[in-house]
Amino acid sequence: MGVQGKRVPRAVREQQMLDAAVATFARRGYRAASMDEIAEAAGVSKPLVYLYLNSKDELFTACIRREADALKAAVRAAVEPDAPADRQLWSGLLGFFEHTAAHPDGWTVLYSQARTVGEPFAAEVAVMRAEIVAFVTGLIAAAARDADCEAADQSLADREVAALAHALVGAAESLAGWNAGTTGPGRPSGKESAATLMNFAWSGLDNLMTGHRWTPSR
Amino acid sequence: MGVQGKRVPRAVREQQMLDAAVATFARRGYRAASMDEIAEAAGVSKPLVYLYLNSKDELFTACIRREADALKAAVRAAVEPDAPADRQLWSGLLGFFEHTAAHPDGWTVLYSQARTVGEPFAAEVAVMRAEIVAFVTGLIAAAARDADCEAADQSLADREVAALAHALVGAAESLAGWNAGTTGPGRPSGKESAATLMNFAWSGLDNLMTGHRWTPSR
Amino acid sequence: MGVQGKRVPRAVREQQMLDAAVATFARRGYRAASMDEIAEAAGVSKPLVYLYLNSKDELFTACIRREADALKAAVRAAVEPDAPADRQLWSGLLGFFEHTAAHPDGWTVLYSQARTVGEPFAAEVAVMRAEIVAFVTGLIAAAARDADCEAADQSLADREVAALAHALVGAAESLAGWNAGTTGPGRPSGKESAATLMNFAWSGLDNLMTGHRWTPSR
Amino acid sequence: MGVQGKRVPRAVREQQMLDAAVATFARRGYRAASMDEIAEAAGVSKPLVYLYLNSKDELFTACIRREADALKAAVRAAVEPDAPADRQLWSGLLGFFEHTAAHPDGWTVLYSQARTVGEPFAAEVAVMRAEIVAFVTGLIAAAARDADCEAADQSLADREVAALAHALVGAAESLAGWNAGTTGPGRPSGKESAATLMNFAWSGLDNLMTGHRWTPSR
DNA sequence: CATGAATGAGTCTTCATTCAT
DNA sequence: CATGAATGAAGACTCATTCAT
Repeated sequence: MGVQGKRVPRAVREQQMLDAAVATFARRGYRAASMDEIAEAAGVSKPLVYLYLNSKDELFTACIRREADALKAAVRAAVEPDAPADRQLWSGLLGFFEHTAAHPDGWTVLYSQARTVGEPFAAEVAVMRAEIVAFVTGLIAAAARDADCEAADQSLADREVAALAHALVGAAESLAGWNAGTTGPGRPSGKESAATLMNFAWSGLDNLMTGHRWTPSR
Repeated sequence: MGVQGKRVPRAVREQQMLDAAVATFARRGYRAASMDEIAEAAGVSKPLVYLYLNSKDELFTACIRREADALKAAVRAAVEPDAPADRQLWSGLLGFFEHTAAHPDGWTVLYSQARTVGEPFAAEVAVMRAEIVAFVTGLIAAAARDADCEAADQSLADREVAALAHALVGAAESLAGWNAGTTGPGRPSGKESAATLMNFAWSGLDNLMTGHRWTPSR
Repeated sequence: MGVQGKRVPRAVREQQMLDAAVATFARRGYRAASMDEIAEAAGVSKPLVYLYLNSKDELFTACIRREADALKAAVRAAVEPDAPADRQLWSGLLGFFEHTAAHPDGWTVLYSQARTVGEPFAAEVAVMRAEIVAFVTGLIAAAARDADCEAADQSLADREVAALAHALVGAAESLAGWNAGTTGPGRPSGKESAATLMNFAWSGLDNLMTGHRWTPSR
Repeated sequence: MGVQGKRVPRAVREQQMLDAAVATFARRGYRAASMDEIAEAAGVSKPLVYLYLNSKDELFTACIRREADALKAAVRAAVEPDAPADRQLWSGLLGFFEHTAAHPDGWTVLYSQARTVGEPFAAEVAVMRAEIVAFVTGLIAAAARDADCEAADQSLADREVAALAHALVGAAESLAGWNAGTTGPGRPSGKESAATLMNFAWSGLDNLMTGHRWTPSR
């Protein structure tokens, strides 16, 4: 075992362990994944995993943090800071879908596993999600202000902007979740998914700003 | 243990066990939930759970089936069969959100747990989801036909209808998921959630039929 | 369940239960056989088995006693009391092999299962075996006396007669055991098995009486 | 627990475990022996038993294999390869009885337990038995050829040689089985048992070759 | 550093046995 | 009599975790 050369620096070994752990947690779930399995997948002995990452809980937390940071960084890197707001939203969505498509295990761990295991972990993801929602809320508000310049006086309630942002993020998550579960040629590209959501978002924004609403009373 | 009187008929006991199992699986997840915990929550001894439900796998499957059937029945009962399509969709969404709000554990088991545990179970949920998507697709197509009478000649591609239905169901699931995780006064009512989604759906439908689309080139 | 008419008298029911128990113990062994399985095989409910036979241990003991008594009775009935000793031995062996062939489950329970389960039961079988060995010893001694009339003065030590009887019984058991495990046309008939053993016994007897013995010194 | 020092190399521990398992299986039988009991008898914790031997089934199989191999090796080592056939048979029997007497638990596991538990295990023993029968058959045939030189023309049918070998092995097993169950001064020595059987075998051989047979018609 | 050896605690599952109806 | 309902006790097996070398 441990075919690869010895004396690998700690930082590298840790990343290898996290890679193996993310893959294993994604495939098996938190409880079903065993430390034996993870150590073997990482090509190291089990005590070394404990030496570096202390416990299964901390290992899982480290996975969540690393994947959450990577996702946030990917989205942040994708947006063009000085473009108009709709363009920023578009590029952010694109970055999101491309990153989740490129790292399906990471997304599975964040979205499917961490949220279903219970409290120390779900909170970790909730924080990341809150950051993303806040970012999107800002963009939508900016876009609304841009549009307002022309058709003045229509003021959009904060609450409605937040609802829109929330719905948008939820839809994006759901789409990414289904993408991660889909393989083969039927899988939508990041561009397709992003375009779908932009159409939703813009329709919703338009309707909200122009006061068009569907009502049950009809 | 078992404060309530003994000698309960089998059918009743089975429902008590399923109630306890759904609650426990929702709280802990499939793997972390122990049969001891479930039996105690049901107010019976563990062997009785095995006598009636055979194994943890079968118990979980029975939970999934019961909750899936209940959800489908709730949606089916909510729609008004002879109303116009948009009204049917609205009432169906309302039934969905009210049922998931009334049975958050059931929804958690279906949506969060069953899909993350792996294959025998995920397939079970996938079937239910496919039925719901098909139902929604039919309603959207009908609504599109109704609208077409006026603004003729605009024909809506099946593929786009399906995409819309899929996105709508995904958004509903995501919303219901967040609702289930939210407690207290901030939790949106079923009516609010349904209205939000109807606005989405109607905007998307309008845009698709009138050819309005957001494009990145802009 | 209980397709057959109700109100069967106790004695009959008990025999049905013992039949089912013997078959089940023979197939599965004492530990692996479950009371559920036995009750179902007997076509009665489990509490009834307990009402009549009290416990698994007592049920097994009852099986052993019934089968041991039946075997002893079969051998006893087979021997012709007033025939010469060799003829008595022959008919006894024939009775033994025909009974064990006709009741293989009973023989399996006595020979394979009861002796391997441990103490309360092994003793039961040991008693039966001791009775049979004593009976055979008597016959061999008688046969030796008959032969002595002619070639006088050769006195056969009791110890050697006993050894012969023991070996004969052991060989018979072994043969019956292998017969019970064999099915199809290759299975030796009772007559064949009995004849094989008579040849052994008579050879041994001859040798012992004439002082012919094999010795390692050669 | 585990009075003896810890940190024992794996190969040694495995033998300790097999020792404990053989003793426990012999005393209690396969089903009644618990892994807890075996682990305690071996002076280790239960998980270590599983780590090294995987399951109760595999542990039992390992016991059977080890004891079967040891028995075959003991017999093989006891025979003098270049001696006359009768001498070879004698020494083989002696080796068999001395080994089974020295390792009564091993013999009990092979003869009493493994054969009564059911199929994966019974087959294992059947193979060993077949090897021994074949070995004995060869020796008897050789002895018959040696004798033939003098009293020519009497040819012994293969079928009869095989029957004799089978009976001899069966008798040896039965004797060893009773020896294993007997303790104290009454227990026959290996030499006695071997001599008894050689007399049987030689008588039978003589009778077969000279055409002397006992027949019921008298 | 790295690892083979070792275990306490817990999980799923089964079974002999009883009692109220 | 006969049975459906119910359980205490135990057994096979796994896992996260720790040391001694």
